[in-house]
Amino acid sequence: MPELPEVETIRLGLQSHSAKRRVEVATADESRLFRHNTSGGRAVLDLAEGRTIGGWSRRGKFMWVSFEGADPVLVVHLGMSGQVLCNPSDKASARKHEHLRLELDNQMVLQFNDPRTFGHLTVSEMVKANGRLVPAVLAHIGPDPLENGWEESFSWKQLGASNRKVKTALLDQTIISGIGNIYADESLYRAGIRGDRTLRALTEEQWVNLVGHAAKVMEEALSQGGTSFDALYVDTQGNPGYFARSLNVYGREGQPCLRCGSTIARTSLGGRSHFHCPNCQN
DNA sequence: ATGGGCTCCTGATGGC
DNA sequence: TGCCATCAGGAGCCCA
Repeated sequence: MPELPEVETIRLGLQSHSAKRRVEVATADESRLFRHNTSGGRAVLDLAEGRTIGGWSRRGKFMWVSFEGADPVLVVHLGMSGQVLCNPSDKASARKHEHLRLELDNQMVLQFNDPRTFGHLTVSEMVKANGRLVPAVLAHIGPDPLENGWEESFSWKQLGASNRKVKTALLDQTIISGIGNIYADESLYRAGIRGDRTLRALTEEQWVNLVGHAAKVMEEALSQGGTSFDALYVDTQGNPGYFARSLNVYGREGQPCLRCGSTIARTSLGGRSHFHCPNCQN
């Protein structure tokens, strides 16, 4: 459920509340969130317990936390319903879907909650991919629009000859990472392009403009703390984001387009909802 | 090469 | 009030 702005909001909270703190007690359950580790949650406990947190990094929708004196990192993906809360120990009672708990030496507790367990918690070595040091399990993930120099690293030449639909390409994390269903629809609206157009039907200029809108809308969302529709997405302190009020199309089926007054439509594309203005986008 | 369908899960919501 | 269908900020399969 969280896309780049939401994950970055969480990362910032984790960095400020847990960096340079020592993990005194770590506990994990048998959740399939740990499925990518050969020894399940045990691998995470062995890595974290007794170690000091170095810092939190991010690429797209993935975060990872390093520990001082350890080579591997812990990669965190939140899937559709993952949360990481950071609260003082007296306000961190166990939750129904708490799968990992890190108790820090500053009396703060990190709680990893995920009802649907579509995310994962994976111990991974760091490798060099496309000139950047990233966890090996993320080597196939492309750079995100908020990274420096990201635009040079994907090839329009390769994309442009494709019959793929524009929205499918935006959502493909191996090309550009961090964009999910909300911000894909919002950037397509801003660019005036329907998501079911093929890449072949676009000019390079249109594609670059579209991706520029994706970067812009995600930056704006980040400045508002991300998009919350309900209690599923909250930051590390449990607060919602306020960007939902700035959405132009996502979730607005049947309501008037804020630009032209036409009725916002919702179609299905790639098995997901595609909200768009039939008049402004073509 | 591309896309549709399906899967992993729980929970919120709306119609009857 | 309950019961059932539908849908959800993700992503990786398999198969046509």
